[in-house]
Amino acid sequence: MTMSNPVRRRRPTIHDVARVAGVSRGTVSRVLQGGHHVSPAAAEAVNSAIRQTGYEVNRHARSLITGRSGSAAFLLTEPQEKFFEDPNFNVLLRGCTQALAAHDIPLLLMIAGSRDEQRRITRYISAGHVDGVLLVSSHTGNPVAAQLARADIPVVACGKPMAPASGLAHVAADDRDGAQRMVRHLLSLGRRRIATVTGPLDTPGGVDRLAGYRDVLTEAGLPPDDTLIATGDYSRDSGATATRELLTRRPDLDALFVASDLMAHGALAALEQAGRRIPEDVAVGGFDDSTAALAARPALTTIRQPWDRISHEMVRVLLAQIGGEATSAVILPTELITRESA
Amino acid sequence: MTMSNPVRRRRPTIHDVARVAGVSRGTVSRVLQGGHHVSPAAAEAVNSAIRQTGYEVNRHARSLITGRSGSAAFLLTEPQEKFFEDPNFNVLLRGCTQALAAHDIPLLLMIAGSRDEQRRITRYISAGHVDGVLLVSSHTGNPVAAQLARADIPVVACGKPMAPASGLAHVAADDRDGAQRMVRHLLSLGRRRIATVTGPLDTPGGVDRLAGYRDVLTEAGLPPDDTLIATGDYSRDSGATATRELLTRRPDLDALFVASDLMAHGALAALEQAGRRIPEDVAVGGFDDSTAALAARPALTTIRQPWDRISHEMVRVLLAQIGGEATSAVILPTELITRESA
DNA sequence: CTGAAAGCGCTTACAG
DNA sequence: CTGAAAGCGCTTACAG
Repeated sequence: MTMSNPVRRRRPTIHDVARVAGVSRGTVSRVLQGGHHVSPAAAEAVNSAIRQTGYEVNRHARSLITGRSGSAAFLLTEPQEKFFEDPNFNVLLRGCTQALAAHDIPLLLMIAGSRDEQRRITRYISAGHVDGVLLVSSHTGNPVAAQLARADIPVVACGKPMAPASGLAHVAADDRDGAQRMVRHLLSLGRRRIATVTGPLDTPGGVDRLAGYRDVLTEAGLPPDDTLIATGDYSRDSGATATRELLTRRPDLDALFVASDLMAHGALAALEQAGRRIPEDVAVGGFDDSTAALAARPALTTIRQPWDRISHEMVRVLLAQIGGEATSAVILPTELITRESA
Repeated sequence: MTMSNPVRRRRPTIHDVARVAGVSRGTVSRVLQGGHHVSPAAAEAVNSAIRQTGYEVNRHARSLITGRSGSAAFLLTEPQEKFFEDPNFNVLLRGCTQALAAHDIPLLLMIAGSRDEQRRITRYISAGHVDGVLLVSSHTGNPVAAQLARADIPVVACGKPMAPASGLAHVAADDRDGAQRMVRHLLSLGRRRIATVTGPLDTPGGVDRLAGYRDVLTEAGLPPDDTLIATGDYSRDSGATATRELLTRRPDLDALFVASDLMAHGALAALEQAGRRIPEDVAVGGFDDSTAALAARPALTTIRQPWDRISHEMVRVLLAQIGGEATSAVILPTELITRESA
């Protein structure tokens, strides 16, 4: 009953509730756990005592016994905090926070940019301070997932892992199918000299979107033509550079599929600078449907990634894994959003 | 020594460390607390045992005793998740996460959009589950800060509170001074019919930026003229609408100070639509230096809010408060960023 | 259904 | 400087 900190009132404990309800602490705890093996009368007395005292469980005490923290981490392992500047990131983070909040599970945000931070955070997580990890990293060769798996920490990644056989649970949009949709759309506009600016080809997203582009061209009987392909790194500038390169190689191109909206921004600038009208001379399609797509002039026709569903699925899969189920992969469909650029 | 969960290895405890080091658990704990009142030999033995066993403190056990959680919350109380879509938000969130990580304090992200969520989260926080709160909310009349204060939870707000006498600790950019800088810049360009699109006038930011605008005009001996003032709500559309209104009232305006970059985006579109060249006919200045400023065409001259410093100061003030210091307010200077629009 | 009791892993006066 | 011991608030077999 000591008040080590005189400023802060002592918070009611299970003991206070038990006294008010006229039952033992064990019974209070049982009610807290869901009310099994408790008589209706006792349960009612306890619930009323909880309301009366304003009792809220002390999670530290609970965690000490259960070995569960009751929290999850949102871990960003991105050397060049690129993804953090992506508007999609907000949607993803918000979605995960809310989906978890619905289960009364707080989300810890962690950023492991450097190798040093990765070591520190991996250690922290491996010590059992969180029950599971939502892993966000667009880069390949990231050791964090493997280390976490070794420590038996449930992990769900956002996006396909580079090593598909790793058994890492993940949730991703169907990149290949999305690219196919876009290129089919450009085709339906009557375009035949369709170029593409790809993402980095050491990422699954970059590879799959290029594959989708090729699929449709082949399907349409158009001969493969590498002069129509240039590679970017998802940055705005790289989109402009790659587009200028394409324009030099193929001044006759009449459509351009750019593997991200941000790069498409750069592409639009480069095309405009070269005097091309959009979409009259060159139809342009992006990928992501980020806020960059709406801000573009003209507004960008693009492929929507279902970020909202992605975040909810990530949480669902993570909770399942924490509950003991096996890891699983979820691939979600994308959607063509038609605006002005194509 | 029971293994309730056969999958997860038992993690080393302070007991294991004590055994390996050949000391008592009390001594291990003392080393963990900073090594005071411990002989060098004992400290060395303990540290070596910690390395050897891979020991990591169980924070739940520690928190149970200390009454401190060792974590902090980043609480967003925004009905229309507007701020969440603001690129500045990312910078702020990242800065806070990293500043806290430097003190080994994890950040819990919480979003209390509805009244219901606010109640739930206020209750959670008041129960002592976090040691302090970084509060982000641009809106007035938010009861959360007061409730948290009543529960003696340290709180630091981002931005000036609407009720300045509330005693709420806060960190903010100097809005009034920033607005002054911009209007002085427009003046230095030779402009004399300078209009403004304000932010919502029920927010301190909206009020202060308008005050700064007026300060400089008065200081320059220009007569006050309300036909040069229109009000927006920080959204892009409101920037366009307000600008069209100004253009109708004052077709002769030669400069425009817009109280946020996003609204400036809308203003740019409205001006262009009206056939005005920027900056030749109308010089345009924004506020924030968000990514929207760079994405604008022409690139936006604006006032940079020092988000990085803001986040670091928020954390510093919060930790001070947790450490028992009184609340304090920090106002940070802004900076004029000159680009193409003015 | 319910109470008494042990114990989770740690910190902290208290003696020595 | 250091060990033994109490206790933080909760959960969970164990009896009854």
